[in-house]
Amino acid sequence: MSTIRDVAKEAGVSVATVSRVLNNSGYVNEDTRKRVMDAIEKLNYKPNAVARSLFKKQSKMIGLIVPDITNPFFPQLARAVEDVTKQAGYTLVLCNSDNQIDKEQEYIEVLKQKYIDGFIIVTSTLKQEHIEGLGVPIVALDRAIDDSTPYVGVDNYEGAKMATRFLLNKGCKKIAHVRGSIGILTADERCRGYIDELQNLSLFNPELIVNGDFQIQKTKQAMIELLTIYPDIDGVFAGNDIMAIGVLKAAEEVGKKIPEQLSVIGFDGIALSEITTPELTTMSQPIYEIGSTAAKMLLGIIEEKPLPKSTYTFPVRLVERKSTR
Amino acid sequence: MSTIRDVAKEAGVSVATVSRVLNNSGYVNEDTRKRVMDAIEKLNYKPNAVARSLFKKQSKMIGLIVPDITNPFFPQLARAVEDVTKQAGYTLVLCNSDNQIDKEQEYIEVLKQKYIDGFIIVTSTLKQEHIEGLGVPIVALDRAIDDSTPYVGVDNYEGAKMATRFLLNKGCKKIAHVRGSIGILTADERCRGYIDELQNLSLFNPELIVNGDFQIQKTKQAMIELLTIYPDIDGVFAGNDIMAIGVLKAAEEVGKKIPEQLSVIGFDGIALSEITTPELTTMSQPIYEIGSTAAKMLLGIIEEKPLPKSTYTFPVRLVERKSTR
DNA sequence: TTGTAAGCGTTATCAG
DNA sequence: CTGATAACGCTTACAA
Repeated sequence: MSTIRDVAKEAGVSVATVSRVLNNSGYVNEDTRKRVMDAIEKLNYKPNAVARSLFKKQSKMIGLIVPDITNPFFPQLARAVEDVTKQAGYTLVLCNSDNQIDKEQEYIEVLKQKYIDGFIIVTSTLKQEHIEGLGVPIVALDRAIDDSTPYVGVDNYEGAKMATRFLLNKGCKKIAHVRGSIGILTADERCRGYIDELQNLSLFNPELIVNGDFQIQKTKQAMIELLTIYPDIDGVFAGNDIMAIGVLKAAEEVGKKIPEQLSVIGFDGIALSEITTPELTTMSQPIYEIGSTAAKMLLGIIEEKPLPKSTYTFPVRLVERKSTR
Repeated sequence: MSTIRDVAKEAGVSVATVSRVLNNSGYVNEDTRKRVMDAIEKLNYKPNAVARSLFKKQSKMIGLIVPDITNPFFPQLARAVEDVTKQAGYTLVLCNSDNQIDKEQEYIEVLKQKYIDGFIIVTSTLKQEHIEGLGVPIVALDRAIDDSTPYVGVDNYEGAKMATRFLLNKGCKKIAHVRGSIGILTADERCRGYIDELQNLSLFNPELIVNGDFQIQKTKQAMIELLTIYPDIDGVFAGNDIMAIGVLKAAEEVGKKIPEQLSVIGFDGIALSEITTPELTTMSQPIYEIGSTAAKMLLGIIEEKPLPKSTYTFPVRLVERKSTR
């Protein structure tokens, strides 16, 4: 590996001049520029990013913290983020937090020591107090942190209302809800939307809500029980597509036909929702767009461009497939 | 942010001493060590990883290059790799190559400039010539590169033979194969296993192989055609679980009952294989173990521990579910 | 046992 | 337009 010094020597100039052509900053004579370029070429010189980082206090890296990349919602987000950051010359560091605040904080600490340029975080545990005075830009993805930190996500509340209303319009009389883990913002909001939509019509019954914790098996068990106690349930709004699959499994187990006897609608619109039998009706999020928007936003902040908006709330779209009649 | 110099001043010692306690290298008096520790505590000092990198020519980062994190096989691998590297104090950089050699090479180049400590790569395009003299350790994951570079994966050939044999044992008389993209090592090996198993019994007919390119839709179309031409096909070995799902969809479309009229077996054992209806019989890989083994291996190389083995070929395990009779 | 000082490879300031 | 040179924050000979 050759250094800037080698290039300078080869070209017969000073390192300062080489640096100038490298960053094309300041004046440099066209001839000498050529000589430098030739030397760079000849030595196959690549600038050392670490040395550059040390001086500039920035690393051209951004950190993405998600609960668990294994959850099918996140790879699409990660891909979107990686696409736009790579495009802009940044490198993506992947972090799995398992929804644990200490892991989140550890990642942040470690990466700050590497002069990370910014974070995109999906978190339910980090609050304003944890990130104020951080000194590194953050954008919250999927779940808002507080009003003062930039955020990109969807309108979970409205989406949940739409889903519930859709079931109502389909003629469902008794609609249950499998909610995601308590304390996860998106799960809470979706549950609230479901409740509010039914409460208006005095159709709400708290017994019809079960907790699926975003897991297939747990949802399946809970739904089997629920469907046994209330065999007249004719619609289920699941807090996400994973849990909707659990509902499908439960229905199969207790011998309920979908969609004839039971309509189920999910939330997220992950790729999985198209491969079930029957294919899942769901409230679809523009996942890739959300991820890429968050990434563009973060890059904007890092590069100190003026931010047009500090919050993007995308609408959610009903995709009607085969699990609702 | 305070520097080592601040700590030194605070503790009334030289920076060298602080560095010594930081890395506990060399001798340092117990009292002065305590003074230094107190100063570190008081100033909440964190060493700057970039400066350290510059000197040591290593970054405590490892790069994971996969074709596309959005493909459900890779998140589990990524998770495993992240778990073990994080545990060892390393940070994971995620790279999506889309199977394009130029992207792979670009990532390698960029990360080398950051003193990346090693790579774990899933590639079908990188050959020995591209990586020799790289100067950074590599381990090949899922797909071998050449005999001289460490590799972790499964025995695709044997797995494919097992899958085919299983179908045979179930009484299938006419077994088709949907293969993955040509040129992808795993797809080629699995196809070869299928062919060899049947050829022994002179049951092989090249017309029964179609290319699904690892995609659901493409597989579905191809299988619909194939099932129309050869309605007596009674078994399908799909090159991976994704394509097996395509087969399921095709069967539904042409009105073939699974498993009564058609048995299908997949490969990989990704989480998805449990959520289809019927649930998929598949040749399951120990995905997490493969990922973690590759990561441990790479760390071993980086830390110059003697390598017990330079190749790990895990066996693949038949998981019988509902898509085969 | 501790301190001094020379790097590590860049960038940017300031003269010239 | 170009060149010295002082940082950036840390580690490690080498001295003391």
